[in-house]
Amino acid sequence: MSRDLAATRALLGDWDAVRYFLAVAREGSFSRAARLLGTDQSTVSRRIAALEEALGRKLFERGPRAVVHSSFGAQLVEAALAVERAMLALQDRAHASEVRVSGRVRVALTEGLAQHVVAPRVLPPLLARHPELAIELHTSDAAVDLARHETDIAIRFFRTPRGELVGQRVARLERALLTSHAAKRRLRGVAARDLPWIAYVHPSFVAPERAWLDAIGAPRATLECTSVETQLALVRAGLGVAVAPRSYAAVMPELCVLEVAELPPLPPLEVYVVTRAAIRRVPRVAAVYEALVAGLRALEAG
Amino acid sequence: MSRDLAATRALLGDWDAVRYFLAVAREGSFSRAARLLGTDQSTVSRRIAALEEALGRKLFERGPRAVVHSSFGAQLVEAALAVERAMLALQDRAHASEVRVSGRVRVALTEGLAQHVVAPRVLPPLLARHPELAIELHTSDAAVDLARHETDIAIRFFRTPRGELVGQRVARLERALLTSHAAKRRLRGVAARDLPWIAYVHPSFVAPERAWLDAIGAPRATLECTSVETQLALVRAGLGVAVAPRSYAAVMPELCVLEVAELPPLPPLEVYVVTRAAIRRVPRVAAVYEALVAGLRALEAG
DNA sequence: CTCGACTCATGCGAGATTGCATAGCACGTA
DNA sequence: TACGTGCTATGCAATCTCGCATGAGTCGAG
Repeated sequence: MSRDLAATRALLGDWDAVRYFLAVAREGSFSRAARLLGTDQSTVSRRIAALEEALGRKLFERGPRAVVHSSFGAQLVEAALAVERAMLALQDRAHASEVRVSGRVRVALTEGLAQHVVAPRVLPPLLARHPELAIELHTSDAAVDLARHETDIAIRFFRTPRGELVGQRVARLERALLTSHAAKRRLRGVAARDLPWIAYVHPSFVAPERAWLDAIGAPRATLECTSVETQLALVRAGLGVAVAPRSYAAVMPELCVLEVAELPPLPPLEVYVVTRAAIRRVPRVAAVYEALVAGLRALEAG
Repeated sequence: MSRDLAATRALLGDWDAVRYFLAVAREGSFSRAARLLGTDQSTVSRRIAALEEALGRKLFERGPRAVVHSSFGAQLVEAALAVERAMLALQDRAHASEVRVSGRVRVALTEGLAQHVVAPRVLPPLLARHPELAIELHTSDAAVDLARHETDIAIRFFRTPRGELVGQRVARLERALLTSHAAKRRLRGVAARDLPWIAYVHPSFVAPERAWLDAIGAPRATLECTSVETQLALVRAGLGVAVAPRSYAAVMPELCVLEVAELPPLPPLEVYVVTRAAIRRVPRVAAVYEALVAGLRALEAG
């Protein structure tokens, strides 16, 4: 009796429990959920246990490798997601009336853009004008979820589907063959298919450059890596040639363009800046957004 | 900087804060909100302060008599209500798969029905069959909000608008003139308009009985009260005659029916049992609902 | 004016919650 | 088989939060 009385109170009485439930449901493990929530696994374990106690039923089946929702838990996921959506909307609403350019803005982008464009060119003037901004650059390779508020602004290389996201193309970067100065001298006159290619391969999909290399008949395995930064490091070390935006040669002095005649056209790299419509006009976000757009547009110019 | 970093985390990081915010927004005072939340005023004060700190703006203007949302707070109320709706839906979802007739069921009803019908007739057999039920009888005069989950089942005297509520009429109680045995002897032969009427007046609207009394030309101020219980107590004390369900004479031995010829017909009292559709089939609720329906139907019969 | 009723803010001690460290367990690999 | 890695559950100490009690303030009635 008192257990069930506690039940209703516990659910109504601790809305935060839903956040824990959802994190575990998403991550499939107390430990990973704890990392996501920025807390300890023991806390997650105890709070889920408390929630189960309150509901009188198990939400997750504990396995040695992961936890999985019980059928009961599965029924609640959808409703919990609805709570989260309402919560995120509330958060947007809270930010909507901010007036000062102050506070945290998270930007998701690649290592290359972060190190060679945003850090040296965009941030100094932006922070000078708005010293209360706190910029977080997230260069994780994992796709960050803009819609789920995992970041505020994203720089992407693909067109964004319309919806609650807004954005624009800020640059169409012509690609060229980049190499080191030493290698350039060494490789003068070598046929395209015989160049020591250093290719970037994406872990999950085939990058357009790879298709282009196939088209010109370049062999598969010269040097391949899954990180653009490593790719350029290999190039800087004089180990070969890579397909990359031509303007990288301008921002990285160790690199230069290798001109090779009669090659099929390289598709340009399109750069998009994207954010959520709900926060696009928040001063804090707008300032960063516009600085990014301007900085990346300049990249295209030269 | 760290303040605004804390900001986002605090809102996303403590969903329970919304519950406090909403309670204060509804009640217009930290103290009343604390009573609503079943906690202390100091806790509400501190948690609202923490939330404001996190958001970097004041949510409420503190006045000596009450607090009132700032314009910022007002903007958030709607979004917070959406969170609450999602939360209530989640709760329904959690109860939907209960299988045992066990736990708390709240019933909102009048004092009269609670004392003279539900307590003596409905609950004994119900609790005998389902000993794990925990029934809460709420006899507050204030209208309880079924839709906001303030109660599980309500017994009302008016038809319920369709929507998320379901219910049925369980009795149409013929009304009669009730009085005490002593008064009955004394009042034999007195004309209707000259009887010592004891009227029930609702604080906010005109009860149908009052209109009927006007129709027969009864004077306004004999004895009036705002509680049916008090009204019947006055009748039991031999102070007069009241319009009440005829069957009350059967359940209260001190009362008897005073037959007076040639009176306009009294509108019957219609009794409805109402609950929310989402919990109607939850075993715990269904058991109580059906017991109430049966018990109140029997009231009509005799 | 003075009092009483009511509000919110805050100091303080009890108690609940947290994070760390550990134990126990299952699985895949050498 | 033995080991390493990942997981969850739990004991324990430090910390944080809560509720009580109090103080300061405002409003309205007598």
